[in-house]
Amino acid sequence: MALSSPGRVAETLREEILNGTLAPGERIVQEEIALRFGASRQPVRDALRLLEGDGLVTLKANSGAWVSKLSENECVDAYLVRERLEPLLLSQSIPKLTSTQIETLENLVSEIEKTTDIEKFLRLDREFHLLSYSGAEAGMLREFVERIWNTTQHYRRAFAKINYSTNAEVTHMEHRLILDGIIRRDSTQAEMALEGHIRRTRITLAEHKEIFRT
Amino acid sequence: MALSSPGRVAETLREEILNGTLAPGERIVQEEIALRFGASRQPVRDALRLLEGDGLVTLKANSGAWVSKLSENECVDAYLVRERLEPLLLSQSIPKLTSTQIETLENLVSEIEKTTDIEKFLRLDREFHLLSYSGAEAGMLREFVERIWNTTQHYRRAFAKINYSTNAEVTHMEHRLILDGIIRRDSTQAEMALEGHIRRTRITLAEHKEIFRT
DNA sequence: ATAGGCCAAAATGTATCCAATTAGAGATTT
DNA sequence: AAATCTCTAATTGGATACATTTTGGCCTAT
Repeated sequence: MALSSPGRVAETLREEILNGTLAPGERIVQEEIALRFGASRQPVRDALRLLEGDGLVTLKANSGAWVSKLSENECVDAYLVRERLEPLLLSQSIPKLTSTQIETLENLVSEIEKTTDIEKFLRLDREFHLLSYSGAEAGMLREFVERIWNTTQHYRRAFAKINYSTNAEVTHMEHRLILDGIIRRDSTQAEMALEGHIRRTRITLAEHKEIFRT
Repeated sequence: MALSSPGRVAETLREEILNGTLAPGERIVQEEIALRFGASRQPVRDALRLLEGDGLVTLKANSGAWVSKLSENECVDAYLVRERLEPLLLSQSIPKLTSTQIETLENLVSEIEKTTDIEKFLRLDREFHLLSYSGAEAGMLREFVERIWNTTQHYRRAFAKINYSTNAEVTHMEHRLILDGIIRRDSTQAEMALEGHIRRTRITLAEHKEIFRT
């Protein structure tokens, strides 16, 4: 089924927010968007509400829309939630992953180790983790996790720029441990490795408060 | 600040969905709602999008809006997520609860033990748990938890009707344990008691699949 | 010089009208 | 008799026009 008009608008805006074209805190004017898409403001309003539901946009009545912004506390909070939810999601996914999917996961880890480009790293890392969850049924849990990934995307980028050169090796090892657990269908190991992975990122992130100043 | 028009419509509909006036699966016609509120369909559409974000309403393009419905799996999933998130939220809340709030919590537990009316039990139980989280900062974690409470409200009601007479005592004991942890500011005990409370409910719920047949 | 209020321009919110899509009932065919 | 097709009524989606609110700049008064 083709996407509805608000759906298409939301999709494009989501893309632009995730890849950084639209920065957190930036204002979004309904009429500008409407002009860009050759539509009226109505579908744009619907699209903004959709994105609000994804946590990507913050609406204020009678005032306007802004790209969502996280404080340091909110960002740490997001990682604490990830620590609790993603291992659960992974354990639901592992029994149903196909061997083809697991092969792709292996390739992704190798690609991640090879790349030196931040944008490519972010894309591959996101693909690796989300694919590792694809065996789980669609539902609230997956929605929540995807929403967290969306709202924290910008901070992962800022963090990666600072941290990538020094700590890449540890990240690669963690990915390998998670992957090993997946390959052997050892949910417990995979869960533990993933929890540690997220936890370490949270702690390292908290040491770089400068990301949240501006 | 007064609520915007879509805000008021959404608030009323939310209330009606939570108290069961609008049943899961029931269709919501835009024009009917618009007439009821003496408004046009535009604010109603916005309200529906808001409720979609809360997970209370499911929209289908070019077709309409329905009160959200959970399958048995989705409901169990919701409880698994609760088991992971609510103890975390409670531990963040406990250090900041005021003594006035804790007194109110004590009164709520007593009220819950006294009541025999299901609707009153549901209202008090909800108030107890949500108040116990009120020390935590507003943020993603609290939003997620409130959303889960919203979407599972109808099933808690159905479950309470079946289960209330036989298992009320255990529930009361669990509440007392959680409360004791809160009073002594012992986050670990409170977390464990809460996790057990949710876990037991999930397991008992899974034994009553008839709730999901209609 | 600074704080406060007022006014104008711009953006959001609402209503009405028209177009497009869907769903359901009834008839027709196999 | 069951299934499918078609047509119509009802409902949702989108665009334009108008009302309301906000915001920021400017002026005035202290």
